[in-house]
Amino acid sequence: MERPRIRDYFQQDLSQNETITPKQRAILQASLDLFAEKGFDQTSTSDIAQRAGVAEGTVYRRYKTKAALRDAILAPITAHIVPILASDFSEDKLRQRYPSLQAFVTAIFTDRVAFAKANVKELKVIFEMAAFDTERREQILSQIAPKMVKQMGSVINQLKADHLIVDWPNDLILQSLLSQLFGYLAQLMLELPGTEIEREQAYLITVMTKILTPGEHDQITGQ
Amino acid sequence: MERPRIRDYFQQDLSQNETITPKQRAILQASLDLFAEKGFDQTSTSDIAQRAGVAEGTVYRRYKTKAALRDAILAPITAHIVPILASDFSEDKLRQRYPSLQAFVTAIFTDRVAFAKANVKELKVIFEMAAFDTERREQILSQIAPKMVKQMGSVINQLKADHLIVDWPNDLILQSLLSQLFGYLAQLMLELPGTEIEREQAYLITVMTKILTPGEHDQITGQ
DNA sequence: AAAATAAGTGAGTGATAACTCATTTTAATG
DNA sequence: CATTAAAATGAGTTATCACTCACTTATTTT
Repeated sequence: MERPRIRDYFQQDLSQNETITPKQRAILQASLDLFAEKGFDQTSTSDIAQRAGVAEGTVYRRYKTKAALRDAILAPITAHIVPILASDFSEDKLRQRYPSLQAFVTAIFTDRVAFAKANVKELKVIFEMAAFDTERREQILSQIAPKMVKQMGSVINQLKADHLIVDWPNDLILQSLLSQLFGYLAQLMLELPGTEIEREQAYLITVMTKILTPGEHDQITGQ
Repeated sequence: MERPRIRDYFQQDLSQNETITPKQRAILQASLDLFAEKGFDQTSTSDIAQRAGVAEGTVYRRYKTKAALRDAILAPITAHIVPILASDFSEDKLRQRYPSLQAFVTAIFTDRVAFAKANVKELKVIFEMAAFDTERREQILSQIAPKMVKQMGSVINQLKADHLIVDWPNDLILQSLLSQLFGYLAQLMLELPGTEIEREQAYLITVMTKILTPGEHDQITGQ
């Protein structure tokens, strides 16, 4: 547990950056809040100015365009997302064999779930952007997906050799795990009711572990 | 398999509606395509007119506003989504005990997956709307969620009594299944690479069945 | 404290996009 | 074919919004 605590990297950058003025800070915060609440296109720069308690001209002082403002908000998270994805796979952790599925899933997903939870607003803005901007989406995916597939792949193969994990194609394993993560994220982003977040997080690990546990019903049907 | 085939209800309504003119048909089709491609806000009415090959005034002939146009597109799917969700739970099917999990999952999700697959564009437009329109989202959820929880709940309870299903709280069971469905949907909506759709559909049933199969690792950890 | 630099302001501007309407074109009817 | 009704048109109107800029206020430097 001596791993660095996951935080909201947007907040972190805001508080660490000494050069930024309080008003600029307020503008970034208001933008993030409004983009997550109403969507990027539905948020006007005058909305942002009003929420931040500044004049509209101030919004344009540091960031030349509205899009640049959004990108500035997403910069900290995109800068930190790659290390987060890569962590646990590097050097030591990769060589060490996981004694159980539970250990594997916990090690792999605890950080990522915490990261997602700490950056719900930012992720919502990213998803909105990715949903309708094919180019950006493919750019983001091409940076992350191959790395993830490769690194997770070698761990999964090792678990397969030890007969600790279900014998499915790696892409199916990854997909089913990511679906769970994605469903959890959707719950957070959409503020779906009936969710005791802390409880759900433990559930997530349990469900993932169960998916991966080898059993009798593991044939792929219908093909 | 004598169950009615799932179709794109938007297409269905378009082709069935005899009163609609070809140009109006083209407008609806162009709107759906563009909303799904670029997003609602990023699509202008002149975009729609151009894609449909009509004058911009024609777009406003039948639908007074752009939002009304979107709602007209979503009307058929929302009108049909409730019956789809409710099907398989009504009368006979509910009384009949499922002999196996596989049978249960197949019966429950085959139609829904097919429905989702046939209405990807419409669902994408719905999700965009729901993501940032809290009121609409809650309205939609309040219509669907309780019905689903109640009907699925009784089936799940019966399976539990027969010891055919994992002994988790019903909401967790539902949530993990819906996450899988949601992840599959996201794959379709975002056109993620490496997806052989037909194969994936069979995978989905398999993964869901595996999640539900009772086993030794079914404790909820972490409280 | 004067000068210089940076931050902030808000009225103003141009462009865009939703929506209207007087007119024209097409289709239906007798 | 003439008349009437419905459908379609596209130039025009209005409102909004991203963005600018001449100016004011605050902060730093000398």
